[in-house]
Amino acid sequence: MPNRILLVEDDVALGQQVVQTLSQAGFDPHWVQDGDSAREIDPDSYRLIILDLMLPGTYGMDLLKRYRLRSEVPVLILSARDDTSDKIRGLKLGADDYVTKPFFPEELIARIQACLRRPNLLETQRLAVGSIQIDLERREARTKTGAISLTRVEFEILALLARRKGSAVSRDAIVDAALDRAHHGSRRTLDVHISRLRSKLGDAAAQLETVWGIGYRLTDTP
Amino acid sequence: MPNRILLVEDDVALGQQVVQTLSQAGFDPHWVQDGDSAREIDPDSYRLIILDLMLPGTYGMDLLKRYRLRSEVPVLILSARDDTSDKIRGLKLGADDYVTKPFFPEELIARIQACLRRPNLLETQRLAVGSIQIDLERREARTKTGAISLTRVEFEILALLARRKGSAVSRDAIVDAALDRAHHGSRRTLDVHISRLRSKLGDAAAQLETVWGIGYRLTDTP
DNA sequence: TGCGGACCTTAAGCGATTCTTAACGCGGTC
DNA sequence: GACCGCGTTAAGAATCGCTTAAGGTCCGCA
Repeated sequence: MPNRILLVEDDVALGQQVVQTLSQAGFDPHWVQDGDSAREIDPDSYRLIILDLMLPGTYGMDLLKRYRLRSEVPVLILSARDDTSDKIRGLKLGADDYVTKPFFPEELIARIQACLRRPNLLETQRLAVGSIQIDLERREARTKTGAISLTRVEFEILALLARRKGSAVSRDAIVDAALDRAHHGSRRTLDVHISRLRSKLGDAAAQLETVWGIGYRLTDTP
Repeated sequence: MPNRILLVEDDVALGQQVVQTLSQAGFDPHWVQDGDSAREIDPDSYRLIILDLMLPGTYGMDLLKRYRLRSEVPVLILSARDDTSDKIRGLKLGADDYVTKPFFPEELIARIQACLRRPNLLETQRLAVGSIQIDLERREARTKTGAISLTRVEFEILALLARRKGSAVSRDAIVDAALDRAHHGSRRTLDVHISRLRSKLGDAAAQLETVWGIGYRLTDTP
């Protein structure tokens, strides 16, 4: 299911509000009201999990640990109390972001989208998009078949698209970020780099989509 | 200057830590320790401003207002105290994100990069009109039956109508926004685009109504 | 200093997609 | 019923992107 989001929240008023916000934003929210029910859920059947830390039954923190053991689904912590030690603990346990009450609906949506775009705000060194993995520190990219050697420009392009996973990135933006601006002559240069990048990506090239008239997009599902 | 970041922070220990974090991440931090100095600064000479809310002299909130009056530079609020009313006020005044102490250096960098990528985290990039969902970032539209591939012009038209959901939009306005104005010739071009858009929308085409003699309207309910 | 290789850029042909125009027919409005 | 606006289709034109091939530059190395 493309837009299924699990909400674990015992506060009825807050839960209703969040469900409504999510629906309006085009997501498909599933609301569970207590920790014990949430224990039984398979985290991988959701694109993202919103987790309240103050829950009856199993505490939210335990749920987070449990989910992290078996899945890499993005988890966004939602806390009614503004407790910074909770924040640290949550993020250390692998939560991807943290929103405290009160918040604007827009803020929640924005953070969700940020999480979906780049799982784990805390791990900036590695990017994973579908079967493509990028190590920004080692400047290395790999696919299922192994490491692939990319030139500087190719790596910049791939990293940029991966950072904005799912978004259409304009040709201009890519040229700005990855190519020497000294040569602003031919507009065909980018094509060539993309072409070679695709051939090096092999099967994973299907993830690098052309957005006609705009630019390119790197998706996690081919 | 490409990576100049202004840090307004009176706490010396925290300031040093942030400056170090920013430098290591490849930014060029400028640190100002009191609000009065910060008043004199031209916000537009920085790519992003990190603002502490608890400052001697002019309070941080006043600074934020002041910056917002003359510039759209991204502002990230950094608050030592975990005060949610501050958060609300800050975001309403146009701050782009909010980080509370304590935080991981990686978290700060991640949020900065998020702000630079998309100023104003609070502006959602999705539109939903009835059963039509439009993702402006992905540049993709979906209906109940799944994603539909739209050309550039078709997408522009749909997005424009969706932004003005419910109201009639004149043919001229649509042509202005979505089509090349170079071709001033035939007024029938728009019809063709609308026609193809409808056929691609499938069932959802019922939401795209003709307003006779005026233009078109995209409604919530078919 | 000269050579070779890796890399970036440019050019050009080709194929694919998209935009526009034209033409015809329908339907609403007076 | 006449007129004007709109829907639809088909076809040509324009645009855009992919690929291959060919310089050109920079760097390391002998």
